[in-house]
Order: sequence, then structure tokens, then C-alpha cells
Amino acid sequence: MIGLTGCIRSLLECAAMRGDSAARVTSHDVAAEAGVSQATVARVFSAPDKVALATRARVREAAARLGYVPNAIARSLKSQRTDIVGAVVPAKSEYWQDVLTALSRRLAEQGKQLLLFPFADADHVEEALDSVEQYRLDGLVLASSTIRPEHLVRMMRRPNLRAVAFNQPAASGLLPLVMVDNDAGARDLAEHVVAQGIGTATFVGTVSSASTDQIRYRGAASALADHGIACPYLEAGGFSYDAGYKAAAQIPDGADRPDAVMGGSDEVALGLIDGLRTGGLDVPGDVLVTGFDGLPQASWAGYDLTTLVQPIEVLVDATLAIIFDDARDATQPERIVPGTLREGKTTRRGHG
Amino acid sequence: MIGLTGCIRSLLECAAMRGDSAARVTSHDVAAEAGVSQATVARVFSAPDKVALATRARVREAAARLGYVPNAIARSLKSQRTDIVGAVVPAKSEYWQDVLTALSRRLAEQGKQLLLFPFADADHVEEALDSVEQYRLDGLVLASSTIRPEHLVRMMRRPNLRAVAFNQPAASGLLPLVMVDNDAGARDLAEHVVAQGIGTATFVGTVSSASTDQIRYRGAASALADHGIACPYLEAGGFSYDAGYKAAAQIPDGADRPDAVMGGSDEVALGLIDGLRTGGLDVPGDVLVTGFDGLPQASWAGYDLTTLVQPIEVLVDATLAIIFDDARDATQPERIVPGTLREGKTTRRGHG
DNA sequence: CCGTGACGTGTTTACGTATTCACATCGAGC
DNA sequence: GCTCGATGTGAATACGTAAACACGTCACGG
Repeated sequence: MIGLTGCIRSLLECAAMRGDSAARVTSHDVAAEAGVSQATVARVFSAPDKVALATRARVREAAARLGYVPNAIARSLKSQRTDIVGAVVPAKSEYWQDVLTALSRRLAEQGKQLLLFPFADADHVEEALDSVEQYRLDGLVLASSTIRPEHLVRMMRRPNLRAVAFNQPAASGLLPLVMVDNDAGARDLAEHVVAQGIGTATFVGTVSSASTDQIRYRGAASALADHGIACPYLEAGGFSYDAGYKAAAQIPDGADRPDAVMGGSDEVALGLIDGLRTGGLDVPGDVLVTGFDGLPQASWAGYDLTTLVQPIEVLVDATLAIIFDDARDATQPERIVPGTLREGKTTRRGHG
Repeated sequence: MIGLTGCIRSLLECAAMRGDSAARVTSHDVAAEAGVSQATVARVFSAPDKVALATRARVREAAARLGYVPNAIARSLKSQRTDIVGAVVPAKSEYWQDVLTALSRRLAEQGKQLLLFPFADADHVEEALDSVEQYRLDGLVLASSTIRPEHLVRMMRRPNLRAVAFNQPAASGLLPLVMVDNDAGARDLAEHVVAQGIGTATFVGTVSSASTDQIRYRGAASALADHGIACPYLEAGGFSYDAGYKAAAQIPDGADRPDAVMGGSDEVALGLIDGLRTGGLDVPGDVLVTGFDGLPQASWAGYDLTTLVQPIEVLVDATLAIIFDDARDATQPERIVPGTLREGKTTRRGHG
């Protein structure tokens, strides 16, 4: 028996060396090679301090010789932890890509991975969530304010899954929530343009049904109203540069032209700038423009957009803290983090 | 026994309804509920046509009642397939984010998922690959030309893992390879600027050790040489807008100023444009600029960059075809896909 | 000198599913 | 009427690991 096993073993080893075979090396193989039990091999890789130094070295050596790599699938099945966090996000969006970048980087630092569940439009969220449930994820980040409440409720009651709503005010009360202070940010931006001496303004929102859009608009409009300035709402109909670019054509010109245009997001604002300029206007000479999010592109010299910078790292850390902190109390934490006003040249008057 | 099991079952069900318990519903539970065996339940979810219609309905009903969701981890362990594709990519890059977006969308359509292994810099690739090996992925996309050959070799010999190099000329001969035709693209761009009547040019590369960078430079320089135009190489030192922006200051001004500046990537080119403009030059009036990649931002009206558009969807499809096509022959496929020249206003002369 | 605990290791079981094998049933064909 | 094949289902096993449990050894204190 042992002779045969040994023979097979060395064949496998040989094949591995030549790199041409499906050598599926398991902890059992390593155990046999090192002359210990499978349990000891497992301990070496998951709790090394429980194994004597000499044994540990022998096992490590044997593992290296055979090219053994622990099987994360099997580990997950047994330990009921995947070390994977999922993220349900819109497929196309500069902002969310930035968030995902920060998220995956931070997770990688902790030896965890990010599994993506992108969705094209709100109607496809359902399918994404179906997939989510199959994997036994350690946590889930629900992004995008276009995810509907019924979806949130569905994720709420999954056992052993910590779902966190990210920048999604509508989730308040349903799920733990992390977001930037949209209201205060919008007010800050409004106060800033007021300080530049504007008399009229227009808010160009992304999608009016998005809860972030509503809050940002209300915040801005309310702050402007405090100064006696009305603020009509115009919907770009999307979260993209293109939506903003097209919306620029809808902004009244001539006598009705607003002194300032506040974009519901940076992407929309960048489109607005180019749209306005294409229409022959000068930004900021004729019209001031503000954004919201703090995308890298907003800082590009060609735009230098005044915007509200979201502290993405802070938001991501708060999200992961909720997911991984062991205090699983009944309270649903809500972390609302302030953003920072970044003053660019799109609101610098008397310059154009 | 059955009575007790039934009792537990309804407790769990009740708990699931209230959403307050870790009801871990398995196929066994569903089997008991529906009065069939676990094997039948498994079949209903993995090979429905092997189960009689009536039984199938009964099982589906029971599953819905208990809130059963198949466990993808266990399935993967048994079936040796994870339905997950990994991607090793640089953490920060517009281009790669676009690729990942396309990749994850296409995978989602096939019911598969994308697991991210981002790395901050080339020194951290090692760690990312360590993680990769633990998960038994169906496939792996190795992106970024900063991944070193020794890493490629390492992935080459993993059994049951189809690794594909994406836009990484250096992988030729080591791994299956999919990439845009960098050489032809660079030549096209060069020919295009020559046709605009330039007399001098400079190539601003990203990182000189990147194989894509080398090929693009050689292609452009060779095409320019055919017209008797020399093309010095300047290294931006990064793949980013900032690198390009700073590199703009290094470009000779005055009499030595080149008529055209060719960026090694769109990100660098966009930075170059803003850097040149900040330096008081007009693009395209004083200097023509070209990019490479075809990022969405390159089409923004503020830049309207002339660039070589990569057919990302085609590249992604080719990549997935290699990963999932069953013909596991010894030949290492190399798909080199042509890009498309997009003519923007950054090379439109007599305009500024 | 024996009880006690710490330490290191082996044995065994369970995680939840897919699949192989065996078996039962049923309809059709000579 | 009995065989044969097709069809549907159950029993049993394996995937590779982690962890509970048991066991043996050794050092130490009373």
C-alpha cells in the first residue's frame, strides 16, 4: 500500500516538475511525504504556532517539494468563511471604479479578496443578488443608489452575511450605512458659489430617483434659498459625462442664463463644462460650475473643477469595519462622513 | 426521528421568516421537506431535465418555502469548477478599469464571476499570485506589462488553470496571449501625424521597461524614420495623467520644439495636453498630440484626442474564448487584434 | 512519587454538494 | 409473457480541509 502510494506520489511530483500534468496535491500528499498526519499539515498552514518547530520545517519542506498550495475552496467549506467580500455595483461609473479600487486594495492588505457583481441597469440587480447568495461571502457592499429598497430588504435577512449600504441614503434603517454627508456637502458648495456673488443658479441632477441626487439637490436648494436664490432642478438622466454634456444644451441662455450650474456629480459636471463651452460660453467667465465626488479627473488641469471631495479611504475603512468587527449587535450603525470642499478654477470669478 | 427533524425544520423556517437566525438551509433540508433524497434536490438545481416534472415542481416549492440557495463553495469543491475567473491587474489605471468592466460584464452574462487581485506595484505581484493559487479558478487574466516573466512562468505550470496574458507582448511563447496590434497601431498614428505635415516628433513613453511601451515606440519611430523623421524617446515614468503632465515640462521648447508629441498611452497623452497648454502652448496649434488606448476620457470634448482605440470587447471575448474553449491543445494561441485610429482635433492642423 | 497541566500529534468527523452505481418501475417488442 | 431499454430515484461516496477530541509525553510542584 505504502509502496504504491509512494510510487504514485513520485510520479505526481515528477509530473509537477515537468509542469505538464494536473497534479492535484493535497494536504494528505504532503502529510505522507513529511511522515505526519493530514491534521498536522493543516495546522502548519492555518495555525503554525500549534506545531513544533522541527515538524513545521519538515512539513514546509515537503509542501514546497510537492508544490502544495492550500485549497481555499475546501477551507471555506469547512470553516464557513470565504475571506471574500462581494460588491454589487453599476457596471459603468468612474466613481464606483474609484471606490472599488480603494476597496480591493484595502482588502488585499488583509489577505481578503473582492468578488464583483456588476449590473448594467437597475433591472439586473436581481440577477446579481441571485449570484451573491450562492457564494457564502463574508460581507457585501451594496453600492449605487439605484438599488431598490426591496433588494436591500432581501439582503438584510441573509444569515451570516454582513451587508453594508455604501453611499445610499435610502438604506437608512434597513441596513448598516456608510456615506458621505451629501446634505452638508451640497450646502458647502452652494455657500461657496453664493460667496462668489452669484444671483441665480441651476442644479443639474443625475437621475432624480436616486436618493443621493435628491439629498444633494435639497441641500443645495435650501442653502441657496437662505440667500434668497431660487434653484430650479434639471435632470441629466444619467450619471455620465455624456448626460452632462447633453444637459448643457437645456440650460437657458440669454437673459435667463444662471450664474452658476451645480452638477449632481463630477461626471455630469465635467460634461456640463464641455457642453457649455461648446455652446460658446466661458467657464467660469460666464457660468460657474460645481461638481460632487472628487474624481481624479475633476482635478485635471483642463477642468480644475470645484467639487466636494469624498474621503473614499475613510468610507471604505468604515465599511470594512462594519463588516469585520465582531460586535454583531442589533444596532444598525450609520457612519456619515464629511467631505471636503475642493476649490478649483471653475468657480473663480473675474478670471475668464 | 422524522418528527424531531420536522420540528427543527419548522423552527428554522420560522426563524428564516423572521430573518433573525443563521438558518443554514441545505439540500438535505429541502430533501426532507419535499420527501425526496438529497441527490434529487441536487439534480433539480444542476441538471433539472433528469428529474420528473412533478418531482421537480415539488422540490422547487419546498426550496422556496425554506429559502434554500445552493452553496457555490460546496459545489465548487465537488465539481472542481469555481465559475470564477481571476484578474491580476494594477490597482490604479483607467485603462485596466475599463478592461475589467468589460470583462466582468461578459462573465456575468455567462453566470460567472470575476475575482480581483489588484497589486499596487510590480513588487507586490508575488503576493497576488500567492492568493491566486489558493482559489481554484477556472481561468486567470494576467494584465499589465509590468508583470515579470518569472511570474508568468510560475502561472504557466499551474494545473487546471488557464492563464491568459492580456496586452502583454512579453508573454509571447510563455502563455496564450491576447493583445491589440501595438506595432501597427503606433505606425498608423505615426503615419497620421506625418500626413499632417509635421517635420519633427517626440515620443513620450509610459515606463520604458514595459513591453507595450517598447513596441509602441519602435513602431512609431520606425514609421517616422521611413519619412526621414527622427523620434527621440522621453519617459514619463508612469502610466498616469500626472506622469504625462509633468513630462510635458521636459519637452524642448523654442526652436527644438517638436511638431508632434506621441503619448505612450491616453492617460499620459491627456496629461501632456494639459501640461503643454499650461506651458502656454496651443494644442493642436503649436503641437500635435496623439494617445493610445481609446479611453472614454480621450473622447471628451475638452480633449478630443487622436488615439488608437483598442477593441476592448473583442479582446475580452478572445480572452474568455481561450479560457473556456475546451480544445486544450498544446498550441499556445496568440490573438493579435487590430485597433482603430480615432481622429480627434488634437492632430487637426491649421485650426488653433 | 504521583497528580496535573501544557504541549504536540494522530484519529475522526463534518462542511454541502455532484456523481456513480444500483435498483425499481414501466412500456414496447419479438 | 418475458426481455430489454429507458426513465426516475435513492444510497453511498468523494471533493480537501478545519476542528473537536483523545492520547501520549514531559516538566513541574506538592
